[in-house]
Amino acid sequence: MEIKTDLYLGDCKEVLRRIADNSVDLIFTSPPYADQRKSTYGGIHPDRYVTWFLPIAEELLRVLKSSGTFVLNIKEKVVDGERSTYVMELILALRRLGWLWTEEFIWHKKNCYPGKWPNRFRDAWERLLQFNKTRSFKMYQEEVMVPMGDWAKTRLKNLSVTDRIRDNSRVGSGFGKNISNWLERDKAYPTNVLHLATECGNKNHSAAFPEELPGWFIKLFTTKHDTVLDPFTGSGTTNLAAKKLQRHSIGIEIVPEYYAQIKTAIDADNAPLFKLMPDYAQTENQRCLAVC
Amino acid sequence: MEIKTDLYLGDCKEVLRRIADNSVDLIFTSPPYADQRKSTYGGIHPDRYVTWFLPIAEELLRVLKSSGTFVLNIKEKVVDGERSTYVMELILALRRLGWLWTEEFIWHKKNCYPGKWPNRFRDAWERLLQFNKTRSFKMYQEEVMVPMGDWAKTRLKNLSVTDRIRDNSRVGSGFGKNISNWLERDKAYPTNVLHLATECGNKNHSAAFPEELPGWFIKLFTTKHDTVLDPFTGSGTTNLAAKKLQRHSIGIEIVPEYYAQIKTAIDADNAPLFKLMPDYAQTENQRCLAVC
DNA sequence: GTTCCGCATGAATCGATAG
DNA sequence: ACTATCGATTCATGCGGAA
Repeated sequence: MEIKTDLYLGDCKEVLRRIADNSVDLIFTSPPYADQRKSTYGGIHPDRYVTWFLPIAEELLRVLKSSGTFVLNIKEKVVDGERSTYVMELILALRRLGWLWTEEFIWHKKNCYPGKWPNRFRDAWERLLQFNKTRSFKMYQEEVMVPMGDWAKTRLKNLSVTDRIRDNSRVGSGFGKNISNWLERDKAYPTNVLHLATECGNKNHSAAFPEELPGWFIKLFTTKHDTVLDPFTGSGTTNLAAKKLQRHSIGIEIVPEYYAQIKTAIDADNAPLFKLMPDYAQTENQRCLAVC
Repeated sequence: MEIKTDLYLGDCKEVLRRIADNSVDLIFTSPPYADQRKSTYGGIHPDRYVTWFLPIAEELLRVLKSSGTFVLNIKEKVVDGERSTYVMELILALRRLGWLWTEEFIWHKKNCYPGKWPNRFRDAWERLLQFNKTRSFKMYQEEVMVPMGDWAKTRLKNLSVTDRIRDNSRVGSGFGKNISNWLERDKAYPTNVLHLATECGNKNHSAAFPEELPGWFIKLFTTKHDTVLDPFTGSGTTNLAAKKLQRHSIGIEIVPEYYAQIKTAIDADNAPLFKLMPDYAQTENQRCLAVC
């Protein structure tokens, strides 16, 4: 079956009207964050952010299936030494609109932006707000399970260096066999904290988030041939992830240049079977090897 | 100089009145979370949580120095399939009261509460909301610096194997010293995500948080002989951490049994010089050894 | 084919400077 | 006084080229 990736150029508030009621299984999006600089592209002033977003949220509520899920990636900026409160207000407003605020996942960024300030540390996390239309939404937890194996690998990695040397010196002591035992272990369910890196050195045009992020939620909340929607698709990361996971997807982008780039990227990605996305296990392994 | 640990039995709203204006350098507390079951101790109904907390917050605003910091450890519960919104509403209400919402730290719990639900993963994080009276609060960032991320990957690898084996043979002497040298040389400032275990090996009966948690903020926002306040001190973890770090502290607890236990614990802890708290670097190592 | 090293690159934030 | 722009600060990651 052919995977459809429908890309629209335009303001999502308008374009969304063309999408049928109850036709989308997952909405994953990262809207432009509030910004007090008006000149920036998409820079919505914090004071008007909720007002700006609500009509869009209303359309999203309409097009999502009752069993579907809406995941909103957002983080408030610092304004005049304080965190803005527009995300708090947005959550409250969305609930008044009828959305259920089911959960808040944390994206713990492994490589956050550097910098030093006298009153603040580097910001290393973003919100992933999960909203639903009903309490009986679909969730395929097994699809994002983490093998216990990387747990064991990490533990191995964190044996003190002296321990490892000691064990290495016992040639054929059975140490290796122990490792493989660990690796064969059962899988575990993840938590509501995702530990991923931001995409940094990619030659591709910069994306706001790595493909693993929408990929994780696509695997968790949809099955093959379901439909994923990103109303602020930007560099098209959500659509690319959906395509690689064999989900239909819809992407809406207001900037013509971005829209053209997405089209190119999607067309170029015509060998999904050979470019399978790395699964969460591999990613976790990389984390533990690097961090611990 | 003698470290004072003042413990009060009573309702903090009342007891706080006895504390002088502008006399506290850091407030760290984890109030009873909202709970729709009235029967539970301290169970405040979510709908009345803000109303209940505001008078206390007003007293806290009064007793805190203008250069001081208020850190609130809190996490909203799930009620009827949704995250409660009382924390969002509390943030907005505290700002109306005059508090500045400076930052939100994340406590990423490595070993979170086990369990499995069809519609939800395990909750592995809590909020640490930082509030201030002014924008010029004191912050001692160097006190909580962490070893740089690549210390294990790069620096250990650069040592020749013979070096490592030689050092290994000198049990506990040379090798350990080398390691601590590296740790002290290349440190980086941490981020706003704290990666701590919930209660790693602490023989203490259940506390809401590990001693490292208040310890981290005490080191970050106070110096020796400053005063730390916990109006809901519970098992006294904040006061114990303060004492070990040689800060004066005030603890208020409404339940007589808890109050008695804290008194005992504080009195038993009379050898602070021999029970120094591990610094963050060691903690990180312990975390990896214990958890991963 | 590996491993290793160098380097550009970030949904950042502050404070100073300029309009 | 208030807003817009700019330079300085900082560090994990992954890419590309080299050994």
